[in-house]
Formats: sequence, structure tokens, C-alpha cells
Amino acid sequence: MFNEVSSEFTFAEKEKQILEFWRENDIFQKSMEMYKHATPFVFLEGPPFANAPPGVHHVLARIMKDAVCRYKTMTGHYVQRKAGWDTHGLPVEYQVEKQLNITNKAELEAYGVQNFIEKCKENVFQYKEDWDAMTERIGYWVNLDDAYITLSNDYIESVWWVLRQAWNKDLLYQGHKVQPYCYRCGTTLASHEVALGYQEVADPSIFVRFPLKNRENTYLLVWTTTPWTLPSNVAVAVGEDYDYVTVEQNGQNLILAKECLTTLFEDDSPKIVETHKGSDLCDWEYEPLFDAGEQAEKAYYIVPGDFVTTTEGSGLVHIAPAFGQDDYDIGQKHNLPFVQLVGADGKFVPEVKDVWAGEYVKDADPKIIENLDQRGLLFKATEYTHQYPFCWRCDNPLLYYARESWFIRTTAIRDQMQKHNQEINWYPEHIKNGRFGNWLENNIDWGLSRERYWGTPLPVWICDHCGHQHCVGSIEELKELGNDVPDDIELHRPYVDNVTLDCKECNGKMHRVQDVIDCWFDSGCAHTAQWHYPFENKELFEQAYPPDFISEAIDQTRGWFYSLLATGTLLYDKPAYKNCLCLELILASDGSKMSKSRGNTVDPWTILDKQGADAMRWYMFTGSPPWAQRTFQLEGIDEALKKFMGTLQNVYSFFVMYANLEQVDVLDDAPPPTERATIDRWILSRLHTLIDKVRNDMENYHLTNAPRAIEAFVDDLSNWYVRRSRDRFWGAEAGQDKQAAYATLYEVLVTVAKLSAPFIPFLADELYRNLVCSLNSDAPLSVHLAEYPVSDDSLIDTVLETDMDFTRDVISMGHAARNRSNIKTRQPLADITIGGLSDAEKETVNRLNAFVHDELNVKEIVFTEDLDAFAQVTLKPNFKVLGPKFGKGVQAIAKALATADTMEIKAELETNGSIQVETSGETYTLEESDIDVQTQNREGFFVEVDAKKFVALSTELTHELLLEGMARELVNKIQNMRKEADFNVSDRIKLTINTESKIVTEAFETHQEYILSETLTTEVIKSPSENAYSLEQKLNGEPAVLSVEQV
RNA sequence: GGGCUUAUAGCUCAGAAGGUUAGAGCGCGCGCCUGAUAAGCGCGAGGUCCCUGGUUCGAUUCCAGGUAAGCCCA
Repeated sequence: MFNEVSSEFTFAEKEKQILEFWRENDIFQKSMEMYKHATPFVFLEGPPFANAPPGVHHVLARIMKDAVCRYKTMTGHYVQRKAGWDTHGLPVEYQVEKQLNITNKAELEAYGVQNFIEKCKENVFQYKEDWDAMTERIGYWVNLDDAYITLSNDYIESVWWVLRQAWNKDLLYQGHKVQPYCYRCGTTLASHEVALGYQEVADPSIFVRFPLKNRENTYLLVWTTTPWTLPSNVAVAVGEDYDYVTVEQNGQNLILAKECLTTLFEDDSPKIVETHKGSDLCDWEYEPLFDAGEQAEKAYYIVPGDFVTTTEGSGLVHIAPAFGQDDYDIGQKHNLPFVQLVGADGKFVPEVKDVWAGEYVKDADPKIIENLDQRGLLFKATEYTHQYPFCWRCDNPLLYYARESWFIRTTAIRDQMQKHNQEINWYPEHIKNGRFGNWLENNIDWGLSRERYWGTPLPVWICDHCGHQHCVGSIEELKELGNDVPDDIELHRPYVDNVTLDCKECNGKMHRVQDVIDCWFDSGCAHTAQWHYPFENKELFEQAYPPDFISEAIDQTRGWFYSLLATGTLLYDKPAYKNCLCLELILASDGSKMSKSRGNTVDPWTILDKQGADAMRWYMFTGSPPWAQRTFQLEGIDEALKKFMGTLQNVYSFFVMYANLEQVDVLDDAPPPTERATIDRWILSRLHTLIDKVRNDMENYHLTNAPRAIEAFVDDLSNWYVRRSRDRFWGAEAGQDKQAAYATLYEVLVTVAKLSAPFIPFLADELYRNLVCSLNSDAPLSVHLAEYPVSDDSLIDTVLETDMDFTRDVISMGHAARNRSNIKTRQPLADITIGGLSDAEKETVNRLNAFVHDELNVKEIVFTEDLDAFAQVTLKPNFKVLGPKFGKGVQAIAKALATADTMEIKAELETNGSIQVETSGETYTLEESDIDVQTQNREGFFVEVDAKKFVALSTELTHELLLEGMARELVNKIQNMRKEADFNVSDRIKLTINTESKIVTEAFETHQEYILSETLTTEVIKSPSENAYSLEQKLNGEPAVLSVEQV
């Protein structure tokens, strides 16, 4: 006996019970243990931040990972799943600052770094419980008890080791870099942080006259949008290949690129005095605009720059090496002085003697412009609207600033990274040479350091005295070299900052560089640091590298996908993962971005509590491919629940209900598939075709196609297999056919449970445990411990599958024709006529004619060749065949055929096998296969026509047919009454029919046996008792009083 | 501004080595069937297959250029 299955949908409730069962029986642990010695499949979890509650996009990422891991487990792999948490970084600091009302570094230092760090530690796990609960509730199997955490000493130590490897290979260095810098936060920003804050703003756009030396009254016309950088100017760049002109205006000579003339002077074109190539201008000297003091290096002359354009500005670019990457590079190249007149606070340094000393640079802009104007050096001042980055935390404009910084020399390993990228399987494929490939191609050195507090400290110590540098690679080394290192040293600021080393070169004191590192580097070391390698788990690590599978959202191309590959290449010269499933983002239902500020986020819990995890999962798997952007539709979840899970649940409860009622032992005496009914062999063939497809899709990380195929199968199972087999399950005589039906449906359900287990782990387990475990105590405890189905080719009959498709198509047309005729399906008809079938198709219909008879309720099937009698026939060229043959002639042939006598040509084709078509002076010979016979609907028939064939009904009703129709009408009415009266399905009844109608009486007499057996009537009585349920009915318009009563 | 991706029915998505009648589900209206079904079947309304060019006998499909959206980068 199976457990009773309620026909109510209470998935969310059921899921909680199943979670309980998994927990109590350690099913997750067992699923790993049982394959401990099997081939490993290594999954690497991308660590999330737990300082915000999880959203639906996190659910998406987690279930994708889950499905792959579950599938791999069921196909016999050892799949370890270590959870992970990302913990360091600016977002945490920012939250804590807000909480503490701290607005800058000075306040933070005053509050105390140690206190601050402790607050960060609390903050970072603020929502861990939420995350854990969500993770468990959605059925994501991951080992939360053994998670790697990037703030742990072990983890940091491994990261230090990684940095030390880079150091050893001379890949870790200190340099200058022009970086976007927030003076409020006192730090440079990582590129992805910068990307968060682009805004469109209007900045000043000014053209300034730079007076040339040795050329009286001649000026360079220089363009800039950052007037505040002008005091730090040291050179002007030109394009070597551009043409420059000297023009005369108001008695002054101005030099600018020829191409910029029209934009600068519009219609009022000045006189051209002289022309020069850009290369000729190089080394010309000019007078500095402002007094920046004496410079050690030569300055204030023209240099060539390949970044100069003439599409904007004047073709002459002002160079201030402290404030732009191009500027900095050119300064290095030409040994220009490094003039930095702006402090880290974003204000002009006091040494500046002008009125804007001590002023915030953007505020100084107007004053600088005014100053230039007064001195007659301003040529033109307008505004310029462009995208400019702002700090995503405090909304202040970022300044491009050359800062001292630490780098990983990734450019040195770029070729290797590119090579390893080719070895990775990307899903979708285009990431490899598209977004990710491009990113690698344009790789620049990784700016690693952050002038902040909460992060992995950069383990580099520098001697105060001689500048000697050393990179520490382990705690042991730190203790060995450091002075008074506490035994339980915590590898965070400020604790490590207190450790000093003795300089080996000069006996001076070495202090740690104050920086922490980019937290992307932390997570990028996960493949190594999650094991605390190389300090522990050597063997484990060696087996687990490179991981087989990772999956995150597409924004990680520049994030984790990159940082893993970079560290993997640097350390081991191998790719850092073999397969990467790259997910797209989830948008709100209106297609806009989901964000808290817009208030259009969806809380996963509202769905999990109501529709449940399986419905949410199924929607996410089948709604659209994970790498396509999707809008999140709550209705879609209801649809998944009703359409797929509801259908599956119904088939399942149907099976259990009748198996229990009829007390069928499904495991006994099942006839071999070859001896089962056609429809059994059909559904088994469909099932095994499905197994092949699902396995194939899963091997290729096609997590959408696989469940979609399962969904289509379950639809067929319910709406064709069960619908057409219903009477074999209940009321049928015990025997081989009944046994075959039960065995088939049982096998199918169990297999579907296994197939769908990676996607809907809860419902799948419910089915499996009730269907399998309740009969067989030796079976694995859970579907997740079972083996994934393997297809049996001998059961696949593709001919039968296509035949069934074709027959169902014919039947569907028959239904349509019946609709037109307005004769309900309960009324049997004498015959249907089918036209337009090939001989093979006729045979197909004949083989499966029982389906046609039953479904359409007709007695006979008649084939006809006489298409013209039922449908309008036209001849269309078969373009696909004729195109290559006749090329241009195709259109002429089509015209000719359209106007020709259809039936005549058809007759000729049938007798000769070919026809001649004469048109526009050419004669074409057309074979039968060159022409498509197409049928179209003709008014006035109860006919359904598609392009090739038609199905017509005979609507004449004989007395016999009417009687039979009435009998079925009676059965239907009685069945409905049973239902209304709340009788059990198996209750036997007493029946009374009270009618004056001759036809009802005759129908009842003629078909009594059929009526009684269908309605489980054991007794027909003249007058009903008081308890009977009675109803006045109209049977096809005939009045009758029916009464039913339980026996 | 650059790169990548996407654009098919009101919504969510299929699809077509270029072939002349482009599909499904949901939703809407109507009918039918039903003692497993919160379902199913059928009919109807609903499409410039984003736009403009090009290649071709033929383009929604291929190519180029746009437009819009998203992400990444500046």
C-alpha cells in the first residue's frame, strides 16, 4: 500500500516535512559519503556577502549550482560542496561608518581602528542566519558547517602565501598609478566601484592661450575640462601626424589643429598664416601659466602623444602627470617633472600662492578661469556635458590622481591567462572570446592596494631607514622575523600593524605598509585558500585543482571569474576552473533593474512560504535560459506550480489512489514491455528518449532544455497516456493488460521522479519515497541517493513516437471539425473521412485507429483521394526544391501555377509523373515532388483542413447512434450526480430513472449493461427511498428524474 | 564614447543549414470534455519576427548601418 496522496496542492507544507526528513537522516551527508571513492566532481562556491539579505538573484545562482551538483552526484560522482563567505571590503566599512556616523578617515582613526574592525566583523555576518535559512529552504545542498570565510586567519594566511608567490616571481610591485580617488573617503576606488557612479554632468570646457617662448604674440590654443589641473601643467601634447595651423585673430597668432578650425571659429574662419605638421611643433617651449616653483626636470614644451584627437578640443592637450594616466605615462617617457599641487583631501596645497590655496579643486575652477580671463589668456569658456565618475558611497566627484599603489604584474602573465581561457568551457560560449576574452586582451596590471582598514593586510614590510622591503608569506615566518608577535596574532589591522621586523640590510625597523588589499583578491584565491593550502590539506587540494565547475552572474567576468583565473595562472599556470556557467541578471517584472531604492525587489520568502521552493526553482529553470536576462514574474511561479507540478502531482495521486483501491501489486507479474499495450510501449519509448535528452542537456550545462523536456513529457503523460488509459486502471478485469498499465505508469513515475530530482528535489523525493521506499525497504532512502536513470535503447521506438504524433494531429483536427459541427463528442458518429494522406500515413492511422475511434467517438475511418470534394486545393511550387533548380524562374512558375487549372495539372501529374509549364518564354518540367498540393478550408462542410490534409465528419445520425448518444448522456448525468452527492469512487449505487421520454427509455433498455457497469449500479429500483439524491434532468432536451443512492 | 548580449503575439518564451500559411504556454472571449486534475480539448481575437539599406529568384533568418534595453569598461 502507498500512502494516500491528497489531491490538494500543499507543496510548501510538504517541503518542510521533507527538509525535516533530510535533516534527520543526513541525506545530504550520505549523498557525498556514498561516492567518497568515486570520481570527484569539484565544485567551487563563489562566496557571497552576508551583510545584506539574499534576493531572488541569489536564489537563481544557488539553484543552478545545486542542480548541477545533484545531477553529478546521482550520476556517480563525489561532489564536495564547501560553502564560502566573502567578508572584507569597502561595502562593509561603508555600512559601519554610516552606523557610527563617521564621515572621514580622521573620525575613524579617532574612533579607533581596533573598535572599527570589530564592528566590521559583526556587520559582515548581519544576515548570515537569513542566508543560511534561505539556502536550506530552497534545497541548496552546500556544506554550511564547513564554510570557508575570507576573514579567518587560515584564509588570510593562504592569501599571504599567494602574495608571497607573486613576490617571489617579481610580480608584486609598488608603483604609481593614476586612479580614481575619493578625497572624502580618502581612498582610490576599484574600477567596478567607479562604474557604479557615473553621472552625466556639465563641467567647464575652456580653451586657453599658452604663450610661446621665442615667438612673439603667438599662442598655443589648449583645451581642458579640468581647469584645476592647469596649475600642475608641465607640457602640451600634439598628434605627430596631424596638421596644425597658425591663424591670425585680433592681432594674435594662435596655433591649433587644422581640423578643429571649423568647430572653434565656426563661420568666422580666420586667416591661416602658417602650417606645420605636429611633429614639427615638438620641443617648442612655452611660458608656464602659473608659478609652480622651480622644477628639477625640463618642462613646458611640446611633446608628441598618440592619444591626442581632433574630434574634440583643439588638437593640443594639456599635460599634468599627476592627474591622468596618459599624462602620467607621457611624463615618465619624457622625464617630465611630477607636479602635484592638490592634496589627498582634494584641496590645493598651501604652497600654492594663488587665491585658491586651500580650496577644494572644483570650487577653485571658476577662480582659475577668472584669473586666466583677467590675464587675457582665456580664449573661450563654455560648458561640456559628459559622463563623469562619482563616489558611489558619498556621491562626491572622483579625482584622477596619481597615488602610490601596489600592483600585481598581471600583464606579465596575460598570454598564459589567454591560453588558459581557451581551455575553459564557457556557458554561454560567447563569453570566452567576447566579454572575457576582450577583458584579458586589454589587461593592465592589477591595482591591488587599498588605503583602507577592513581587508587582508598587504604583508609587505618596509624599512624605515633604508627602504628595504620584505613580503611575509606565513604566520610562522611572521613570528620568526617579527618582534614580540603574540602567539594568537590576528592577521588584521591594527594587530599586524603593530608588528615590526628588524631590517636585514641595515638593522633598521621595518613597518608594514598601511594598505589592505582588494577583496577580489581574497575571493580570487578561493581555490587555494578554502583549503588553507599549502599549510593544510595538500592532498585534498591537489585533487581538487582545477575545480570542474563554477557558476556566478555575468558581472563577475571582471570580478571573480577574472581574479580566480589570474591567481590560478600566477600560482599553477593552469586554468582555475573547467566549466563556467555564466548567469544573467534578473530584472523586475517591468524590465527595470531590481534595486532596493526603486522598491521593486522581491523577497524570496514570500514565494517560499506560499508557492514553495520547487515551484520557484522550476520557474527559474524553465522560464528562460540562465544566461538570458529575465524579468521576474510572480505569475510565472504560479504557472509552474499549476502547469507542471500540479500535473505531475495529479498523475501521481491518480496512480496511488487506484493502485490502493484495486490493491494492485505493481512489482509482481509485470509483462515485459514488448507484450504491453501500444500506448504503454509509446510512453516507455517517450520516457527513454527523454532520459537521453535530459542527460545530454545536463552534460552540456543546458539547465533549461532538460526540465523543459521533462515538462513536455509530463504533459503527454497526463493528457495522453493517462487520459487514454484511464479505464485500464479502474474497473478493468485483473489480468495482463491491467498489470501492464500499472507497471508502466509506475516505472514512468519513478523514473520521472529521478529525472527531475536535481530540479525539484522536494516533490521528486516525495514521489520516490512513497512509490519506491514504501514497497522496498532495501531501496535507497531518498531519490537523491538513487542512481540517475539510464536509457534503454531497446525500448525506444521512434517510429511509434512519430506515428503517435501524426495520429494525434489527425485527432486534433477531428476535434476541431466536431466543434464546427456543433455535435458534442458524447454523440457517436458513423464515420470520419480523411483526405490527403500518403499510403504510409494511412497505414499509420490504421495501426493506431483505436485512438481515433475512442477520442473522436466515431465508428469508422474512411480515406479518400477526392480532395476537391471537401477542400479547396491549390498547387504551390516547392520553393526549397525548385529554388536551386531554376533560380529566378521560381517566381514565374509560381505565377503560372496560381492561374492554371489545379485539377487538370493534378491529373496530369498523376498520369505522367511530370508536367510542362510554359511561362515568360521558358518551358520548365516539374516533377511531382516539385509541387506541393495544399488544401484550404471550404465553407459549408464540417471539415478541418491543414496545409496537407483534411478530416471531415459524417453528421448524419441514425436511430442507433442517437440511442448510444443518449446512453452516454445518461452515464454522464449519473456520474455527475454521484460526485455532487459526495459518494466515494468505489461506492455501489441503486438507481431510479423516471421518464416519459421514449428515447430515454429505449436507450436505457438497449444499453443497460453499459450504463450500469459504468456507474457502478447494482440495482435499478422503481421508486427511490427518502435518502436518495434526486434531480430533475434534461437529457439532450428530454426530461427525466434521476435518483441515486448508496447501497 | 568602446565592448559584449538581447530584440518574434498583451506577457513569458520556442523556432527556422534563407523557401512564400512563424509556433507554445499564460491572459481574454466562446464552445466542448471530464468520477485523477487547481486540469484538458477546440475555436476566435492578437505578429511590419525592432528600423533602414544590401546580398538573393526569395530575408523575420545572412551582411552592414541604426534604434532601444541590459551588463562590463572608459
